[in-house]
Amino acid sequence: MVNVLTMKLEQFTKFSVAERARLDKLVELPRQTYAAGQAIFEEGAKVNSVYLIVEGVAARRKTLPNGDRQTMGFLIPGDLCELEVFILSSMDHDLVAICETTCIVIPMTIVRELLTESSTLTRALWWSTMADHAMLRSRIIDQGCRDGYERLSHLFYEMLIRYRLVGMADDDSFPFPSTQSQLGEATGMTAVHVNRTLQRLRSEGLVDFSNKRLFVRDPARLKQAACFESNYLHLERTERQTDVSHRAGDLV
Amino acid sequence: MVNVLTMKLEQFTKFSVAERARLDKLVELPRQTYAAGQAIFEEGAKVNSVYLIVEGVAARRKTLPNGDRQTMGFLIPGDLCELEVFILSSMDHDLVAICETTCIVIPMTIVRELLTESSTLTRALWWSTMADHAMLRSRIIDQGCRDGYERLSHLFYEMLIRYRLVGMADDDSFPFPSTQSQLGEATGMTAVHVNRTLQRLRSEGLVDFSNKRLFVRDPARLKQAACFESNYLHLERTERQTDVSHRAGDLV
DNA sequence: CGTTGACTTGACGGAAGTCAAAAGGTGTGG
DNA sequence: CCACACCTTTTGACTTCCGTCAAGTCAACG
Repeated sequence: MVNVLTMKLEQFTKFSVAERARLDKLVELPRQTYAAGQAIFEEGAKVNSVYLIVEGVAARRKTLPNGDRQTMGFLIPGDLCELEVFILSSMDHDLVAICETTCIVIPMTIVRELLTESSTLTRALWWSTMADHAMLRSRIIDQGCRDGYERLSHLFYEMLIRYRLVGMADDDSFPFPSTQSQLGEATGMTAVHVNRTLQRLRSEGLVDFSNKRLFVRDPARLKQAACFESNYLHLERTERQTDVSHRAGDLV
Repeated sequence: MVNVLTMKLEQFTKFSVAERARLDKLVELPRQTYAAGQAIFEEGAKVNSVYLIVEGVAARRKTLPNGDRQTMGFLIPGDLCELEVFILSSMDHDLVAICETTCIVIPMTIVRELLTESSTLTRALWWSTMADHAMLRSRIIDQGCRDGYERLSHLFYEMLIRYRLVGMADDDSFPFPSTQSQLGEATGMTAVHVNRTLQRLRSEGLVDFSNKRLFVRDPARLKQAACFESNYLHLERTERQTDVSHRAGDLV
């Protein structure tokens, strides 16, 4: 099995043979599998390891006292979670598997080693969390000044980009095993309205959401419908590549 | 002048005399002052220093192609910005002074020294960025499933907590030099609707927004109106304190 | 004292929520 | 293999929060 994390980080930087080997060795670590709907972490949990999703999809979700729920983002293969475990003492939200999901569990000690051994790795991991931030900011923009149609399109296009990054969307389709209500929780709309919006997106020939997969029929028009900005994720990087690696010289 | 950054970080951890001195020495660094409305950074800028706000208020703001604007958060004295400059090559949004604002400019070299010299400092700074993340997540929740009244209350209560942290809201009032439209940009509502909501909050005796200050008349009821969760910011920490410092032993 | 920008107020319309019920899938057990 | 329960998806009718437009007030400022 190819190490999906390595694949992702290499979009951002070039690793030495040793570093690459170090990363690839992570796949030998113990794994943990969660059933659909099962919580990986619950709010308030103390987390002692970093988790790397290798299969499936998980959602960061907050349940409010009144029962409302909001999904703050989806995690797909190649995503790390709770790197911040070093600092925060407990989770302020849940992490839930939305289909059968497998994680590699990376003990704190190993993460610590990675961080001290190689500054390239440190930067790559830091970049990964920064990209996560950028996604959060972008979601705020989304919900602040876009309507449901744009929000849903945006979510879909973002997922497309992210799946491409780990080589899982070469035919412009990818797994999306969530229900329409779950889509609603992620975009701040009701299931009913998600449904109507999906119908519109389908009738316009932009996407097809069926069989727990999303089929992007027209990436270019979807991107437009989403008001998607290239490079907002700091993910769609091509020319930027050189830029970053040169900057690397400045670092610790 | 007291170092407002030290004050803030000490809510989170205890520093040694040397570390404290190191932080306090930052106040000797050169300062930069921006007029109201002036951009501190613009989207696309390459940033080479970390900025510490010591006076005034700034807004992280994104302007969309269609002219819509969204404010993703306010920065107040004691807040650091662009710690992530180590990684990302350019800003994906603007940072704008909303009144006369003064920053201490901390060159990359100094930040690098701080990070290598002391792991306590490293953790404190990391914590600071994690708290920023928590705020972003909370704003997503806010906009996803709360109405305008709750969103505005939430913003106000959050600012109260943050100003208290730096000792600037001891009488439950603090500077808020923004217009009603700017409030709208931050909460995803129109200026007209902000206005009506402010009137409601005033008539209910929760807050008063005048003279470029916010007066919180009834913190407890405001917190309730905001559906505010204690500790969501990882800021309202009292008993947690010990918890974190003990965990500190585990770190690099 | 005219101009400008912020605040206030009212009338109207539309995007999206709510409620409710039918239609379509899926898994379980008899 | 059918029947049943259960959960999603779909559809329609109604409501409401909030945006839009527009006009009017007020204070600051040159």
